[in-house]
Amino acid sequence: MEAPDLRVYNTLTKEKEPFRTVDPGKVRMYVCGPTVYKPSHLGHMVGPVIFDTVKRYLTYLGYQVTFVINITDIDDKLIAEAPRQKITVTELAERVTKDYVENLRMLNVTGVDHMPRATHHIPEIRTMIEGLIAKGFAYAASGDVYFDVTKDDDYGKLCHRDPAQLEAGSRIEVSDKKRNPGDFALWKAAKPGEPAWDSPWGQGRPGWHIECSAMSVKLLGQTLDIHGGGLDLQFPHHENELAQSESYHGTTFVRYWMHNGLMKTGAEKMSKSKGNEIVVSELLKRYDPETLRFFLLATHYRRPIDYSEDRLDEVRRGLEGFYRFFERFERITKARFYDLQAPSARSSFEPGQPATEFLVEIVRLWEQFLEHMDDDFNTGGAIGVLYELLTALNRFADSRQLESAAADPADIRALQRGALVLKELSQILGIFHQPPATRETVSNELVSGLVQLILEVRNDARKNRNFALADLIRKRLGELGVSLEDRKEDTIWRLGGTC
RNA sequence: GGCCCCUUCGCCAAGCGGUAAGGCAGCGGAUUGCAAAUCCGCCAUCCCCGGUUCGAAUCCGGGAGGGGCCUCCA
Repeated sequence: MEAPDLRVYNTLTKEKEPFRTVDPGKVRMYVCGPTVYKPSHLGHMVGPVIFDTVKRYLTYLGYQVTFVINITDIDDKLIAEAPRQKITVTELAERVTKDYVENLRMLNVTGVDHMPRATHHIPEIRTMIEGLIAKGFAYAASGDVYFDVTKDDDYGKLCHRDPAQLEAGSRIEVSDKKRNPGDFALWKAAKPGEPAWDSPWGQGRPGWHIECSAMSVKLLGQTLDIHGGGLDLQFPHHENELAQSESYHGTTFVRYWMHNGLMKTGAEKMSKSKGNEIVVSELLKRYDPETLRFFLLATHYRRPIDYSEDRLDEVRRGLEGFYRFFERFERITKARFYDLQAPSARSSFEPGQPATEFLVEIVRLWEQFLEHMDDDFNTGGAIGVLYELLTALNRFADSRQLESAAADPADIRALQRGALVLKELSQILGIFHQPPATRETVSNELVSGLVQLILEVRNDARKNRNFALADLIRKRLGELGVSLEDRKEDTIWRLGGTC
């Protein structure tokens, strides 16, 4: 199968291109993960959430996707950080990796198939370096091995700069071991006490970029369909990966280079070295993971995202409308929205016969959503459609009075079909798969019973037009975090206020 | 200094040559005992100046402002 309408922006060509994979029906996707020396901040979640969504959409279209995120667990940063925490480099890497994996799990990033570690692939890395030396692209220099950028005639094609530009005004560390200032390390000699592996060039460790080249070919093959990562990795990391891999294999390394925009705090990029990072595990104590995922997907992936708590609160308020609809849906159909089984592959949704105005509208929105996704994974536009879908569903429930006892069963079935579409599309974005923790219903029977009791008292008061008492009860319940909605036949209540 | 990118309603945001999605906030209405929730309606001509075009937020040139990379970074 192929997806005739999907177009993907490629950093290499700076254009949106029709999506065609190496093997029809299969997608090999590699995304650069973190160097594990500090707990993840929000910026680290952008790529995983985006590419998890990319995988979900491609899978929805019928592709079989293999998704790899690597872990760089050996690097100067780890070597510097471990002693500060009085632990080994290995312990540090494990601790931080665990934090990262847990954050991904929370954000419902479920599509990762492999998470290879650099230190588990030293032999593969060594082999590749030896090959690069043999082919004349790299050279050993007193324990180090460098890639010679002058031997790669298209070096700079990914970041769209020629090597001369890269050198001009550069602050590249001067090293008399390098033949050219732009040469980068494939292998670094170990200083005493540093973690080290044997190699033909002596004890040492891999350079920063080589592990991605070695691990991606091992797990996915010589040519990747998609290689993703943050925009800040475009140079030097991806440029160097590209140079190594193509020089070594002599084949195209990547068909589509996808770079996500960076998270900003105020005016500046969020980064570990700037110390302005928002640690994910901390943020998750105050916000539902779904709020974070929705926040990340609300902006197109290639644009920068400004972090602020006001913004998260706003996203949360937007989400509330969906949550309230899910409760309404349950009241009407006696079925939980979260239990709906929507098609996980692209369905062919038809309004059916007779085609009601409502279902025709649903089909229209369903198509619009997919058009947005086809346009370089435009999740922001797609979310806009989700809101329109929400309004359409509520409008239908209102106009057909679906909450009254006299509701037409055919109308209820139509609502269920509409909700099923919302479910189908939500799955593509990886949202609404379970109720957010903060909205979980009260499991304590005593509390529910007491609230029910007080509501009966209050409704009695209302019948007797004792509104002062009724309003007092509502006010006091509100202060306890219980908000009320008086409806025709009954009063419903929920935790979490009216936000 | 060099190379990229961005600038759309109070805030967030889609838009990729055909006459400005959506959300939040706000205002008005329906509904309600009053609220809440929901629905309906109102709410921008797209940083500035030129140009191309029958037609531009969308293309080209110049200017202003912001950001990224050139050094570890998702």
